[in-house]
Amino acid sequence: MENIFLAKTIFHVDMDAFFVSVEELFDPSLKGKAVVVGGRPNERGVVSAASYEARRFGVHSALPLRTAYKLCPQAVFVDGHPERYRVYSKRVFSVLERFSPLVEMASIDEAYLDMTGTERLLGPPLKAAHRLHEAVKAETCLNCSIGISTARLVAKVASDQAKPNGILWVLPGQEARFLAPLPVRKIPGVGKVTEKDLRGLGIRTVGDLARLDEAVLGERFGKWGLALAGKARGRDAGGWFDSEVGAESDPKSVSHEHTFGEDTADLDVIEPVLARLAAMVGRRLREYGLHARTVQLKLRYSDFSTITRAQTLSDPTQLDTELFEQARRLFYANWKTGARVRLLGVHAGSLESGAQQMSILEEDNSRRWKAALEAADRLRDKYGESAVSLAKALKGAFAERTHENPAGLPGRKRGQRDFPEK
DNA sequence: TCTGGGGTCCTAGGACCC
DNA sequence: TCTGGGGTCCTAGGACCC
Repeated sequence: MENIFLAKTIFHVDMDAFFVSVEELFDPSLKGKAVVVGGRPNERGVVSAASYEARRFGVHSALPLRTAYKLCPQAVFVDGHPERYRVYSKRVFSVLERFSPLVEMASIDEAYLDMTGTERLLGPPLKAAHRLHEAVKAETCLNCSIGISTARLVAKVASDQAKPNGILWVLPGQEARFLAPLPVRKIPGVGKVTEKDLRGLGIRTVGDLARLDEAVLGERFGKWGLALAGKARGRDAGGWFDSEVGAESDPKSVSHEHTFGEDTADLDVIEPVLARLAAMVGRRLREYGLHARTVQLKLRYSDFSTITRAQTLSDPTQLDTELFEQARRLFYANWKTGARVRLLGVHAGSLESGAQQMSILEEDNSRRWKAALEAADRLRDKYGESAVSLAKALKGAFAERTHENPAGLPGRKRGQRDFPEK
């Protein structure tokens, strides 16, 4: 499609075993051992990251911790430290942004750089990549791998092939040839299910995929099939991979969820968790300056069956109290009464940035709440999460609601569990 | 094996409107 | 009274990624 002289140079930088490597910086005795980050071996939960030593025993991310323990009982199991990873992610970013003005952190441990036009300053791609690699190592003590190509997707696959601690440049024009022998699973976006579907069609490698008629793929797999056809030929066809490196965009949703240590049907356990989740979502919305038009509840039972139930609001909100009210209503409207719950989630979607119109009375009320909650956020920043009791804040909210009763939500007496029907 | 938490994107059906 | 068609919004679920 594009002229080779106009082709871009994209780097994909991927940190090697990022969480494990950061933990090793804090505890050097972990070095060289089988390390599993994610929690204790008897906890509910999955592996966040595994050291290369642990991977040799078949341990990998997303594996249940209990299974990881069975596969590799001698491994050291450590809790994850998200704050540490964020700090190191920022350090990596501050190195990267010296190499290009167009840097995009695609996740906490990987980034794309548009290196087009940096040759005069930094030299040809491989040389620039080596410098970048050394700079990251020198300033963070962490290893990374770098993939270089004309397209984001190919750069990403290349960095994966370069691991660990390597650099791989796919020469312009060689994209399809580089991808062809790889299993389809290597294409980002092709998971277990798509892999199986493709296998049913006799397709195992990216080359098999590329030989297939684009129209056939489009018919069989819809929009995604067309993108897939492009990907197999080394093009950033459709979707996210098409966007410019460094293009910022607002978050599309904000959510928090919690899996109980033990399944529960106890409302004195369930309600506070729902309140906490709603408050966490509200807080993030206020940080982003966004309002949610839809509130969604997620409910998972002991047998792992999971439902989601959503409600669209007439007035988008960023207030803990309203988020909680909606989530609570959805819970009582859909919970199989008495059934034990494994997980609860609160999700805010259809996010809007502008201020919404309200009646003067509502506006006044809502402004007071907003100010109060922002003050609470600041307190939490200063003194930690426990400084402001959420339960108290919410109790206050209900007292006020009951008093003014704008939403018609009845005050709940102790022990009264019935929820009003719509 | 007994399955986290935070996201993005896509599909499909139904309601509703013109 | 045998049954159009397009567009948009809403909801539920699922694949996938790190």
